[in-house]
Amino acid sequence: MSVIRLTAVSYMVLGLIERAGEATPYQVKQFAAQSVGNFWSIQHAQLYTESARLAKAGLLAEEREKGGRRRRTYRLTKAGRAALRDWLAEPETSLGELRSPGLLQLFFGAEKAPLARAQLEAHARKLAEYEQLHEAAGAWLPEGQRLALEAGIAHEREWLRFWREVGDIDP
Amino acid sequence: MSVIRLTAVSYMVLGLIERAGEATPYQVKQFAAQSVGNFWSIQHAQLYTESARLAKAGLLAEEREKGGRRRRTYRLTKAGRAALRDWLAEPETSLGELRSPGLLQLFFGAEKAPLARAQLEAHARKLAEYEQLHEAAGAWLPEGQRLALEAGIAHEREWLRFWREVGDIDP
DNA sequence: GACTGTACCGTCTACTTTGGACGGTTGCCA
DNA sequence: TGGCAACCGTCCAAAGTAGACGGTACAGTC
Repeated sequence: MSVIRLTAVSYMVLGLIERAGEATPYQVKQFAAQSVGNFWSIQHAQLYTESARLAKAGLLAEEREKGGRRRRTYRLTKAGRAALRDWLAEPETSLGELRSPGLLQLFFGAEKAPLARAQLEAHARKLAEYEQLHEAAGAWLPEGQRLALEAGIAHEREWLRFWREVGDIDP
Repeated sequence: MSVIRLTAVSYMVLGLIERAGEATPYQVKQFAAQSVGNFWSIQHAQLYTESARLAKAGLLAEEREKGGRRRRTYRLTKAGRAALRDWLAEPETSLGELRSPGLLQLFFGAEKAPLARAQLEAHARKLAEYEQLHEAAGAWLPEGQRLALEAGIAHEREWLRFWREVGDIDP
């Protein structure tokens, strides 16, 4: 029941477990991988430690299998639900960072054409993946989730535009 | 002279010191803050440890003041220059992540209007800063650096579009 | 029923990165 | 000369990353 600092990762875990009702870290990993992980990825190992940390702080209730894999299943406590609600009620004013490895190379003077080609291909692949997801699931996704996906699509399109211009490649 | 893994931060330090000719970690911090730090920030403490690490690996040469602040000044070694060149010659195919705290809240169902307002304000401020920088210095920036700045501007504009739509706020 | 391949699942270690406190140095102005 | 503000480096605890490692479960095979 110690007091801990809650990070973005903490809220991701809380949020995903709330959506699922209950989940093991392994399941959280899978939920994340197909959704929020697209714009904020987590290492699987961290989900185990983070869940344990949240449980210790009283935000998650833990139940452990007796035999076999000894899986731990977590669900939100009242305090956990409150922490999540409080966070959602306080709009973030901080911004993310682009942190694009390719942009870093461009910054430091890498040759434009090959870099642009490499980045274009990767971004095109990512965009296709997003668009497919949007087409397949867009309609029944919770609104926030759908909007987040649309943000991802918009930024991928922007990257395509950018790298095409850098590489002087026609659309 | 040990072998180490080179990360994006390593290349940022190498790249910035190469530009400067020679620099103390403190100076690297300042160069970074006005340029590459806008899309890939580093903690000042890390610049000291990273520089030391690169020196130990033989990629930087270190010279230390005798008295006073005992500043360490670094410059690239031949090996350092080679490492930087090799990295630049191999176009990155990996992508960055959006990692926007606001988007995370949206994903988990935060109320749209207040969130959009908060994010809009922050992004507008950032965009203004970039545009001012671009106007003031754009013409004499090295090309890669200028393009990186333009990428930043484009993405900020995209964020504005996005949050305006989310919050149903007119342009 | 033992055997094997594959997917599933949790833990561990070493290292990097973060956030921020802390404390000393230096130049400037009163 | 004395004090203040800016400058500068180091340290620590905690969070996060990368990936190896090893065990469990289940399906199909002989």
